[in-house]
Amino acid sequence: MVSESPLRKRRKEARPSELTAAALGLFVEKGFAATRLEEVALRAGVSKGTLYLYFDSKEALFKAVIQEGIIPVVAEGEAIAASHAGSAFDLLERLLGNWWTRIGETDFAGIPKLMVAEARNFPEVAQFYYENVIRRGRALVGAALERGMASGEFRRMEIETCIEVVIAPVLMLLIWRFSMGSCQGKQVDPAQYLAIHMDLLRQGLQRSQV
Amino acid sequence: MVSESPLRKRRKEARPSELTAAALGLFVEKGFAATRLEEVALRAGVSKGTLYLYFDSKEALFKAVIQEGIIPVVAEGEAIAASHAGSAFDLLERLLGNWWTRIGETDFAGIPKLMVAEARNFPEVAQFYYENVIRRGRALVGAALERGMASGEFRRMEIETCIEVVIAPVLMLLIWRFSMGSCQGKQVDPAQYLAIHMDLLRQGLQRSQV
Amino acid sequence: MVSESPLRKRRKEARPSELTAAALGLFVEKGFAATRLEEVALRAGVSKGTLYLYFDSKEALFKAVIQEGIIPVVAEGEAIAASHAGSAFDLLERLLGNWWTRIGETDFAGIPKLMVAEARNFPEVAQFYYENVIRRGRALVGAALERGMASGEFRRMEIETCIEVVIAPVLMLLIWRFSMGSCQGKQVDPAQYLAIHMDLLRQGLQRSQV
Amino acid sequence: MVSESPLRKRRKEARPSELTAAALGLFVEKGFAATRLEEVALRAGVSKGTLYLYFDSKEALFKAVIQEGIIPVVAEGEAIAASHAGSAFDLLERLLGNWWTRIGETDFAGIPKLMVAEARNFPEVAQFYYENVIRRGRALVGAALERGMASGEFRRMEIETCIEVVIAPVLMLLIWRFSMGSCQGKQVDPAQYLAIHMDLLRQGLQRSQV
DNA sequence: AATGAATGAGGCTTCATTCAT
DNA sequence: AATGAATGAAGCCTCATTCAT
Repeated sequence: MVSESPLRKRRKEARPSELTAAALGLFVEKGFAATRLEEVALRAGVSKGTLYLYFDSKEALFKAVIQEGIIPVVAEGEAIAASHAGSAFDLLERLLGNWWTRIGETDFAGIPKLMVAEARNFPEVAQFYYENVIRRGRALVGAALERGMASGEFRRMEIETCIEVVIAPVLMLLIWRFSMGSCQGKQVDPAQYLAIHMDLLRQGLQRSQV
Repeated sequence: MVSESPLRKRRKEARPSELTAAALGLFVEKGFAATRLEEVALRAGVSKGTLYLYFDSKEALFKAVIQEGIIPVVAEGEAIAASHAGSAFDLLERLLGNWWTRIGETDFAGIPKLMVAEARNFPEVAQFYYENVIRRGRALVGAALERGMASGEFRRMEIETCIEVVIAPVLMLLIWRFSMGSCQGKQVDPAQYLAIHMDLLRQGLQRSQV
Repeated sequence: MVSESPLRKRRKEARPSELTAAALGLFVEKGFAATRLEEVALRAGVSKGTLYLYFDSKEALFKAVIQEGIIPVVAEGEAIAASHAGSAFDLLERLLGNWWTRIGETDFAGIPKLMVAEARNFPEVAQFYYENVIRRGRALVGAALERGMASGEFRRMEIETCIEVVIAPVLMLLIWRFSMGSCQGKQVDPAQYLAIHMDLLRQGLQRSQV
Repeated sequence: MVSESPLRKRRKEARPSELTAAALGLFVEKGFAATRLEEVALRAGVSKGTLYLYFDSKEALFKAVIQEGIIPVVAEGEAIAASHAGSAFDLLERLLGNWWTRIGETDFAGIPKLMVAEARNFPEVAQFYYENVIRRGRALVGAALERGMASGEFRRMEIETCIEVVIAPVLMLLIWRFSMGSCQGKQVDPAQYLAIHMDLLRQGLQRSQV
């Protein structure tokens, strides 16, 4: 009957995302099957049983991890595209740059690697991710490319495939970081990596000057 | 003492690669932890126990899968580079093209996805793969880029990072195929994908014509 | 945070020795390798998995069985020796008698047979047992013999070997019970066996009356 | 049709005992369950399959090991007893001494330890061993004791139990050697051990001189 | 809401046994 | 007679899940 302290309330409401955060870290590191719920619980500072108060199963936890992960970023991208005034290439640069800073530097950075590793084990989750993240992300990039081609800023190319080639290096940057990244001596500098990618693209997409 | 029948002998010697082939398929599909050795045995047409006549453990099987997987292709690339006479871009195209046809269309195509998914669980294997495949692959691409920059065919850019950006789409193409690839309706056409990638690169790397 | 119910607490603390008790029985009966953990669990009234909440492995369970087994008895013997006032032979009789009643009639009676059967498979455990039980037991008997020889109650003999000859029948009595004992029709009566052993010893150790 | 070379023939006939010899060594060292037939084969210098040409199963091999082991020695003892002319104590000494030299210094020395360790797992084998070795061995010792008591050389004691006490140290000497024996620094000297045992017995059994 | 002891199905691994050569 | 590759039942151990407290 006594109203709970706000501190405790906040705690309670924050629980699920504390749990998914812990789970995300371990899923990315070890993969779904090799992650033990006991470790997740330990990392989240709760007991194993507590996980089941919030998630029905390990699989449900996985789904929650993915769902919680990433949607806002796409919406941001869509807002950027809607309000963009400058050149198509500037838009492309802003989209990839925003995606990088909003994902690449956060805890969610591991999700693409996780998704790649587990897609075949969780087709519905993969489908969900595809519909809600990838398809929309591609549409954004596709629109920028189309705008550039329409305005004569970019040369004409087959768009669908072009989208993928444009996105691939950015995705790969993330995936690498959470997989083979620890093998090489000096790490890639993301800023430089993106700069070179954009530099190649700028000239590569450009309509011939003749 | 008596020499064994050739049929049986061939069988015996072929066994290990039959087993690694079956294992590779399942590891790629489900990941290491989620693959049951019983399934591997079933797919290879042997009993569970037989696996242990050839590999000490599931982990040893994994290592064998990776080691058997891929080295010859790099050597081929090195031969191509050594004997190449034409332009730097042609070399680049031949290297990526050869890599694709020699990997992308074979059973080994899944190895990059597998390696990405499991690198953190098997750091030594990842290191081995890095030293023997990635480092040498990068060196090949790096040499082609350098040749082009030296001859004035390519503009000058920071090479190390450039290598990664050049390789990323080809890697991503493979990885995608064995992960999210099944989500989308129509599959990417690899030939077209590579063509567009090379097309963007050709113009993107080109020294400015002015 | 809440204190657990005493009933549950008592259970929890009693578990390990319930488990080692069950394990001891089966190890003695069948030997280490032939004992299945499922049987141990069954006998202890728990599930197979529960064993692993308390012991890391079958081998750890074995070690615990031995360690838990027997040490207090030696301490008792040492106390008896320290406070003994009567003749050396009386001390010897009390030591062997006490050892018998405190071991031979309890659940731990099987440990010597178990230790004999498994010593070579578990050298460290055997060493532990040797240091903590056998060496100290011998020292006790040795001290009694020495006292008797010093006082002229016993004749002089080589002590170290004498200790073994004195102890052997008592050990053998136990070992026999848990091995070939079931073959013969009428069982040996331990009391009579000890009586005869002591009777032979009394006269055998006695200094010649001349 | 061609008669086999005698060398080969001898080899073939010797096979079974080569196998049981190898098996005995390992059974004594590790116990029945922990001994792998592959090791037995390896030690005997044959292949695993060959074992099954001579023994139907691991258990059959065990039975053969025991049966082959020890019977002649008892017969020897019986011959000694039959032809013995001297004192009862001399007979006792000869029996135990003969038993020791004929067993204790041969490969069969490990059998008592093996039998003790496995008796409960192989009740029929234990029974066989009991009937053919133990019972007859006891009878021999019993007859010597009885002769001594009848002649007045020994004092009167309950014979059955006395037999066991007399035998126990000799048995224990063997068992110890193949179990805890490796724990202690300096090994017991069997000759001295037997000497002390006999010395204690001589005086212990003696009819009081008064 | 939270705990953590307990469960038991399921996977990896071993090894006695078989059988084609 | 001998081999050794192959089998598959069985045991150890893990861990997702449950539930009494």
